[in-house]
Amino acid sequence: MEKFYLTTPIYYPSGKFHIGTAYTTVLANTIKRYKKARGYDAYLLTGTDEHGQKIEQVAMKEGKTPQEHVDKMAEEAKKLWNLMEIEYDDFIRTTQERHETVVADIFDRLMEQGDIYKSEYEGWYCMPCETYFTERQLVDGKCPDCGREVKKMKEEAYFFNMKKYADRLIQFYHDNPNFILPESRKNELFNNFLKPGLEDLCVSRTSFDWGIKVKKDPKHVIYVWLDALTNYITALGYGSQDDSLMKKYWPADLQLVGKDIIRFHGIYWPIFLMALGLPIPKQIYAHGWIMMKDGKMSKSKGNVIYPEPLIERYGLDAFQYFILREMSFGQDGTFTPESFVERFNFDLCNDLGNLLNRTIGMLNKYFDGKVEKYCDANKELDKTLENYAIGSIAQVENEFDTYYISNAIAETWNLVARTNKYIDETAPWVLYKEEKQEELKSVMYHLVENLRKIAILISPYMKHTSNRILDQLNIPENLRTWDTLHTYDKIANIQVTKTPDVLFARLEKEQEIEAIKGMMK
RNA sequence: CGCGGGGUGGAGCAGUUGGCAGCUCGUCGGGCUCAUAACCCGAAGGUCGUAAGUUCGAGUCUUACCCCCGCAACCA
Repeated sequence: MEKFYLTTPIYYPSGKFHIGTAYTTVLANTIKRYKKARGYDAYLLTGTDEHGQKIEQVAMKEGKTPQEHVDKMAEEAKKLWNLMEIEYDDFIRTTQERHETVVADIFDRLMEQGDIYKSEYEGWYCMPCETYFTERQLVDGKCPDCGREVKKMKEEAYFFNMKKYADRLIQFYHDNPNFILPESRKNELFNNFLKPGLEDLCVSRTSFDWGIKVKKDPKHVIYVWLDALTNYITALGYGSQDDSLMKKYWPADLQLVGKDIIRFHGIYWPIFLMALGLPIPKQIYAHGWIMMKDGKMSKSKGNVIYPEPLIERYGLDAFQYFILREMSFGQDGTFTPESFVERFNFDLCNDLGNLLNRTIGMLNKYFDGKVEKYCDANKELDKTLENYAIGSIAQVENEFDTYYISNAIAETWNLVARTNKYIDETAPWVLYKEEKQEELKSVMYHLVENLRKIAILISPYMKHTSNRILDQLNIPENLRTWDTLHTYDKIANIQVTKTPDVLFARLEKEQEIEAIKGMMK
């Protein structure tokens, strides 16, 4: 079986995870389920990045030790992924021993290889915040956090010699034009960082304590990216006694990241891997952000939306449908209460839910809920519909394969709309009155068959709805798999439910918009 | 001359190798009655930010300019 190793970033648990974090994870989970459905041995890694000064500070504010804080946050993350039914295969925490010991070894080795050298880090330091800032980060020459004076300070630090690998990385970009998706992000990195010449990266600090100690110089703590990025291989047992997973799954087939951290994944990460003599991931995909009407989500604007209340009120499937549908490939998308409610009503209730409902209603009325076997008595109309479905499925697969998830969803809804249209074209109620049994049977068969296909097509991101459709139609287990999408005539002797269950109940628009607004903080 | 993204009918967006400008919502008109007042059809509505260029042909390529957003190296 072909493997597919997929990763999310490890999230920084300084605060509660918002809808953006959820989006990355939903996207990853959807791709994993799709790959699994297509017969891959798909392995999904997620986790938390638990070191650093900010964690130290947040913990202190809460009157906790950093360890207590991250323990709690890791639990909350798992709770959320549980609620969202994320099928991750491993959850790595950078405070786990399996990670820390290996990272310390890696640092050691890179130092011996001469890739890491000792020098001085210089920056603008805010004493009360105990934090360095770059010139750019300063606001009117003052600390961006507290607004107080900053001082230019130096401290001893270790640096990674990026320059040494810059040419190899440029060559790698050249040889692997699809390494970074979308292409615009690659150009951005290339023009901004590679072309002007890479600067060396600071990989240790002495100004705080919460991190992995440098073995040979323990007053230094290994600083962020060398610690964080390596999670993708330490989770597979790289550098440990048992590296069978590493052998099996590395290099990663797809690494999902937000556009904000593409630089670290597109430049430093491949260089670290080169230094370690390891293969570079096949693809890194930088997705956009979920924006709010008034721009970026931020607590100060009070426009932050969290996944839990949305899921609780509208269900997991609707939540996932919305965020995946609204985010175009690599682009930002917008969340508004209005668009959420509208998509819910139009797409889920009217188009999909109602299609199932009317189909079951007619089947019960005309044939006591029975579908016997395939037939195509309405020659032209049936064949046209069948061909449309076949084309649609191919298109959805193509969009999934290239990670254009929202296009895959849009195409699936085209099939929904086409199936609704087929009902009008064939007018089953007329066939019934005129007692055209064969034609009527054929219509019913095609409706059930298309619904079956639709249910399978949505299964990567709407598992519950998928099952509810298949259950109400009583589709046997062996006709619920992705490969059966390519058949049209296999349904035989099924009995659909007598008591159809509404998939999505229409929302009262104004009321729900208010409800969602109330969820924003 | 920093870099990237965006600027497409009233609103929100597609448009992945240049070939009659699409989708959803809204508006107007019609059809249907199986269905969650849902579904289907038709119409109005765009000089695809501006200007020029390449081409038989450009939303799609080139150049200049304008507006919005983000990034700008160690904050994840």
